Amino acid sequence: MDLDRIDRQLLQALQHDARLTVAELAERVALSASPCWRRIKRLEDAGLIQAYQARLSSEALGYGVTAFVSVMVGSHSQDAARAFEARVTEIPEVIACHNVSGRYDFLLEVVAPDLNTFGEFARNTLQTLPGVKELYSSFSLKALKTERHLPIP
Amino acid sequence: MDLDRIDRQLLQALQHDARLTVAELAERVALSASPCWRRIKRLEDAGLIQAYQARLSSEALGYGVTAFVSVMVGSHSQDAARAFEARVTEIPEVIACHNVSGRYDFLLEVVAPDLNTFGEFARNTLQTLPGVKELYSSFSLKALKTERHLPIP
DNA sequence: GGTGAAAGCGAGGACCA
DNA sequence: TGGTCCTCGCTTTCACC
Repeated sequence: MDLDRIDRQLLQALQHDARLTVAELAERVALSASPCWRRIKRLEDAGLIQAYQARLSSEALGYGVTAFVSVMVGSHSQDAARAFEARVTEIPEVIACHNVSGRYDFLLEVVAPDLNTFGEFARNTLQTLPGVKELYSSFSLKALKTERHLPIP
Repeated sequence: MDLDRIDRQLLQALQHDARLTVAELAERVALSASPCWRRIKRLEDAGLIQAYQARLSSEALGYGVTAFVSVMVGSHSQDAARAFEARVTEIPEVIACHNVSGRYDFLLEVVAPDLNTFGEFARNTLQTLPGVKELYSSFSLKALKTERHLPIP
């Protein structure tokens, strides 16, 4: 899908604040409300805007620990990976999961109230997932940038 | 801040869809609009809801590559890390950055249009950041879970 | 903490250039 | 594409329980 300057401005604005009203957005991009609204709809329908979500504070929710867990699955058979994927994505504490290249097979982002709880979680839940051969956990000491705003081309 | 069952329901709902109207939320939690609105305001003011943001599709925006880059900074002096942090957070392609424990010092999430562009970016931008001693890049082969919804306690 | 009402405004559509 | 109007329903803030 082709994006002109106005589309990019809209995406940029909505990425920072999904609560902006069409009227506010329209003013910002120097358009009237209707065409502005239509553009946003178009961006949504095209899948460029995937969702509007509230970003919550993990600290305020009591998650003192954010960990990045690298996982190596035993055999590199399709089945082992498939089973692991199905199970790991269902775990609420695993807030993000990627199949990655390199020494490990998966990279997980995990939240936990404290190190103790995380330790138990790693031992009782992660370690017991199908095919898991090795875990390497790295803890976030300081979150420097977490808004995850994509650069608009 | 203490959260009761209704607060948690509201957070859960808004985390999935920030566009839900107060009226819809009120119905869902079996409350009338007014107190529901006050609760949401309270959650916002308490910092539990940090922002409302549109989640954009990196693929649709032309970012075919998502990489996780582990960075080791040379001396573990305060200054080197400080300088690195200041610079790295300003780079748009770096959509997330954590100071982490373990063998490496920082973990970055980076987007790029393709591997070629990423390679140049790593060489020309990341490698030249202050104090950088070693980079290890791991590429996302498949994003299995990216909504990053926090579990509500 | 909860309800209900009232004012004002935005969403979303019909229609025109 | 962009603009103008129109209407319905929602948000937001009251006063009050």
